[in-house]
Amino acid sequence: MSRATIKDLAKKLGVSPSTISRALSDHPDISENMKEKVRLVAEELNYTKNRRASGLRKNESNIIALIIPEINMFFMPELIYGVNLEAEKSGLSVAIFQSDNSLEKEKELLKYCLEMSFCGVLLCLSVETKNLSHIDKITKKEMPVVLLDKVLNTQNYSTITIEDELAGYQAAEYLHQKGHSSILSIFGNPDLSITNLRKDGFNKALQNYTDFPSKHISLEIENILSLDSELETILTSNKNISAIFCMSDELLVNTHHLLMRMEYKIPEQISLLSISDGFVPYYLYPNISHLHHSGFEVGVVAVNELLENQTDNPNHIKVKTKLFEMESVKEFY
Amino acid sequence: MSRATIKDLAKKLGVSPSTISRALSDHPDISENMKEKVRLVAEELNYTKNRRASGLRKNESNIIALIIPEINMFFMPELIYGVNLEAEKSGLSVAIFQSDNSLEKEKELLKYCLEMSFCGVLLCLSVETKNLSHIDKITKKEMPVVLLDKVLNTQNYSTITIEDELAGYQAAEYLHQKGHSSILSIFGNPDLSITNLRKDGFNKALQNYTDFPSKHISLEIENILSLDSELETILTSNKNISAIFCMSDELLVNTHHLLMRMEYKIPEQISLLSISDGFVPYYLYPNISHLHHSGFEVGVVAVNELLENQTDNPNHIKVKTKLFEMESVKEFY
DNA sequence: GGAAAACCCGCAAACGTTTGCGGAGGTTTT
DNA sequence: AAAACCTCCGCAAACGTTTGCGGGTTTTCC
Repeated sequence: MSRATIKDLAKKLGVSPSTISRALSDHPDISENMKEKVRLVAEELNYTKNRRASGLRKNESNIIALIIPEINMFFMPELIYGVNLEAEKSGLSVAIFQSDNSLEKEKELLKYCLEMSFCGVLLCLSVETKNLSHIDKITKKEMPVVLLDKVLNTQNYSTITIEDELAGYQAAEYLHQKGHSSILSIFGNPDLSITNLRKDGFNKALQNYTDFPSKHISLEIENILSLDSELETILTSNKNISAIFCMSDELLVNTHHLLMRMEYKIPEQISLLSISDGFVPYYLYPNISHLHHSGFEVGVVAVNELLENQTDNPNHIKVKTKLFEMESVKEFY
Repeated sequence: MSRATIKDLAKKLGVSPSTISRALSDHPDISENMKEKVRLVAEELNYTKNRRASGLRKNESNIIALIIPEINMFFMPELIYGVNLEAEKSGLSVAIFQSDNSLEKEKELLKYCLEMSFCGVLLCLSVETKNLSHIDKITKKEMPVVLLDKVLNTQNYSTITIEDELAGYQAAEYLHQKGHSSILSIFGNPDLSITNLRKDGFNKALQNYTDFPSKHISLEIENILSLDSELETILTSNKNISAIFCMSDELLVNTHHLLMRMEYKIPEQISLLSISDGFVPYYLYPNISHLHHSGFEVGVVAVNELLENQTDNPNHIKVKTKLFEMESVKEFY
């Protein structure tokens, strides 16, 4: 037994399918009397509209796709929430797809979205994606695409990203303001643009404050496994370090572990500040002060950009981070 | 300029649309010669199939929906990964939707999935959902539904869940095996079935081991905010407690914080064991031994159940947890 | 009372794809 | 040489919905 169609309702009521269709969409040409009858019989036969047929005929879609490399535990949940909330305001649904960080799968999904005639795609690039040529090749501008979070330089698509440089700047600024002058900063993979942006911002602040001493050690960690030993070496030979800055959650967790193992008291013996997606700082003890980047806002802004900017002038929007003062940084005199 | 259709290719080649369609799907009735010409002109005009039209005509879908209450940082990423991987094996895509823990939105999404003619729905119930009547009311058995993770008792749908009772049992068993006899166990909201299952399992193990002393304190936390004070009271008045068991990540984090604040050394002064989704134990110091429940496996099993069991005999499958021995439990003599 | 509105509904084509059937042309079989 | 067969393709209907147009019936207005 297959689903009831408009034709079934029409037959049952002895009217034409057009009348049913119009009645269901509350068209003024149809009498209230008839509309009521249609509603009743639709209920009775448990009619549900066929969106494939409807979409085909009307050539419109009300679903936007969100393609992400993987659903990690930090940034993505918030981002998805933001996208959902904002899409809902426009009566749109969101379908999420996962590229598993594979360029090949990213292509497949893009093609799929086009074939499904979604009204737009929010794309968070996979790590394998090094340029954007595949997007045009697949979509041929037939479907709007907005890049978010993980992006590449482009003049063809709007991008929504985090204000990484400012976040780095504010981190250094905050530590300076708290009186710290002997600082260890830890950065991640130097191949990633976020690493360099955050580092540039951090260093720019250091230069701005002339009363900042030269006593600033910077660490670049390519492989997280090497953090432990490198960090321990530095800490033991630089007893005067009063604060550590970590540019990411991953570095934060590992740094925190080492500090605990070395029996440092935070923040009494050493202060700790990070840039974070928002959860890890609450798990650790004590809770870690951090510059929070809001996936939520990125999601909201991205949906708006997708829906509103139908021109060929892409915007490049950066979402600011926000300082959360918790318990891991103390005033230093 | 809209997308090229089969008709456009047909016109360009001076053949009929049927030929194009068959050529594209590699039908044996079409000569290799013609197929090649079609491929070329399809490339040239950048043809992409219209899945709405195709699905409408063929009345088949290759996309399964996954409805989840929210994308949290623990269980869901793994689950989504499992679902994706298993669906891909059958050439299916996965669309993820978020109900925001709202029953109303859950209904809307179910309706939407039906209207989109998806080939099936994996449903993780929202917290607001107290019975399953809405599912039948909406889908009318026109679309297979499998419940996973957050489920309710039912004879109408297959369910895939975690072996909660066994997890509780194994936790107690493990602590006993490690020589602990004075144990504090902490459970969450007693309204949730997982709470009671885990608790039942835990207590069952306690009874099995006759050499377990009566010195076992159990705590039920309805509001996480009250954990701190209650726990502190118990710990200060029961100095001989050698191990704490937490039934969830949330309880674990809060318990761990209090222990740190009270300057307990883990595991030297007190052992800590939990049931976990897999991330928190690695963030905390030291890493926490835990019974891990695999969202991944739940996802894999759920897809298989959805695709294979098209009968009216629902299965109720429970996925076992697995012990991860880390650094938070020591032998106690 | 006649004309013009207003109201209500049906006809039929269209969205893009798929597919059963049939048939023209050529090759092989009897 | 007729029959049987194979190859390759077109015709047309169908999936379920929407919508421009047109027309019949009732109401309104001067």
